[in-house]
Amino acid sequence: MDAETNATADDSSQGRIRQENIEKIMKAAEKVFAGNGFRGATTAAIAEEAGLPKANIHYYFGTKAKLYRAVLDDIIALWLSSFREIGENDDPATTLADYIRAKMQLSQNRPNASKVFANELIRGAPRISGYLETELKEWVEEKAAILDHWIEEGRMAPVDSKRLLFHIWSMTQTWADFEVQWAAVLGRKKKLKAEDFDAATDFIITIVLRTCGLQPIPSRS
Amino acid sequence: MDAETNATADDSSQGRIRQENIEKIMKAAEKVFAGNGFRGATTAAIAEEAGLPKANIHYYFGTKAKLYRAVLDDIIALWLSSFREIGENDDPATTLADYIRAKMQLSQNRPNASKVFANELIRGAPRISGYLETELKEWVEEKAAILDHWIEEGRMAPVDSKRLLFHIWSMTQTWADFEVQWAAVLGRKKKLKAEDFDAATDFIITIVLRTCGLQPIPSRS
DNA sequence: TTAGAACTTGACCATTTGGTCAGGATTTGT
DNA sequence: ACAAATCCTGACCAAATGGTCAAGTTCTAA
Repeated sequence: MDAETNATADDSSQGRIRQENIEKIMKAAEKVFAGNGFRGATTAAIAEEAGLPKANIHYYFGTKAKLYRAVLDDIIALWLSSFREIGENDDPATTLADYIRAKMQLSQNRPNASKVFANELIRGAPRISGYLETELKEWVEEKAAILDHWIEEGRMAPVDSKRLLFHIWSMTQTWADFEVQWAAVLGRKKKLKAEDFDAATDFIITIVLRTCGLQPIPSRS
Repeated sequence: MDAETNATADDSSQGRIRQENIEKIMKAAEKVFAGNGFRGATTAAIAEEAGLPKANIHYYFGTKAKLYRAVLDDIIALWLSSFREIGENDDPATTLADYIRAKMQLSQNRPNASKVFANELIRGAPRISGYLETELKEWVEEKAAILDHWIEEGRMAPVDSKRLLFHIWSMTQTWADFEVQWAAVLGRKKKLKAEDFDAATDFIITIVLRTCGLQPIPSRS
């Protein structure tokens, strides 16, 4: 009976049909939520995008709010899992560059995930403040501590480590969230090209490494 | 009769009541649109926020779409007007720092304007693609040319000038759009403090000036 | 003072929306 | 083969939403 109970992301031993449909619905929901926010998204639009009748969405997820939660949880899991662990003994320049590359990959490959998250933050993060105040805060403090350690050892120039991370985020996510803006300004047709993402990645790496004194600044001529 | 005709922002010779109400409504609309996007915002919510009956909103603006347009136009005007002109003969470091300060002031003082704009971009900018492809594109090209000029003269290190501007935007606007996120991570209660904005401003200036070779990088000790 | 213009608003309407449900179709384990 | 579990979905609500309107009130200029 109570089918919607297990509609969260982590079930493994579910039936084939169930898994396929949940996947279809979540993918469609991510897209529709990304483009309209929680309130603006309609279950009818999600159903159409998923190619299923509306009642089917409710069969698996119960309510729009629960579906939204499932999408958010999925995104948060992706966020947290996608960064390779940073160790104190790693090379600062390589580590920072790798991290920026990983975030840019996400922006390029999962722009809708980024947009859903951005939407949620813009509206004040009513449903994920718990995550922000715990997991995310701890993640930042942990990584910042490593940066500070590197700074103390003289392996990179002094910077405000937490804010460095914040600005890396903002610079990488802008290429997902505000893609149309940069595409328009660069004269592309709505969508950025792969080269644009590559160039942006290189440039952000340059910014960060120069800021940390890890890359020589070319002479002014 | 046709009252809604003049509901755009630039009328000056309007009646007192009209001006006051339009102002009240636009302010409320900016807030509600910021928190819910176009589709998620309801005219009833805007009316309540403005302290007026719903029918009154329609009296002045006709439709929700027209009200939204008016709010967007207002924001674009603010955007375009709020940066002091950059000249070829100005000092690069001072000019860049001033520009960053100006953008951070906007983030701090008009966060809802930033959020409405962000919402619109996230959903693909259906209503402002014209602006992005013309005014904004031209603005960027004009300013980038000045940066390139400075670079050629050896007054700053070589950088990708357009992308530098993009990333300045992303770093400054993140403090408006995603305020809750940074507040949570910094352990504030939902709202950032004035000092947080000051510290962020200084840090972004540091990032940009170091990137452009305009500020010495502290020794690694 | 007064007529016309501008403003106000409760009541109303058609459409859209999230959600329900019952009865039927498929799948699955044995 | 067959019964139980799972899945499917058209038809259907009640509530919310954007928008209208007609009857009134207030303002303004002569």
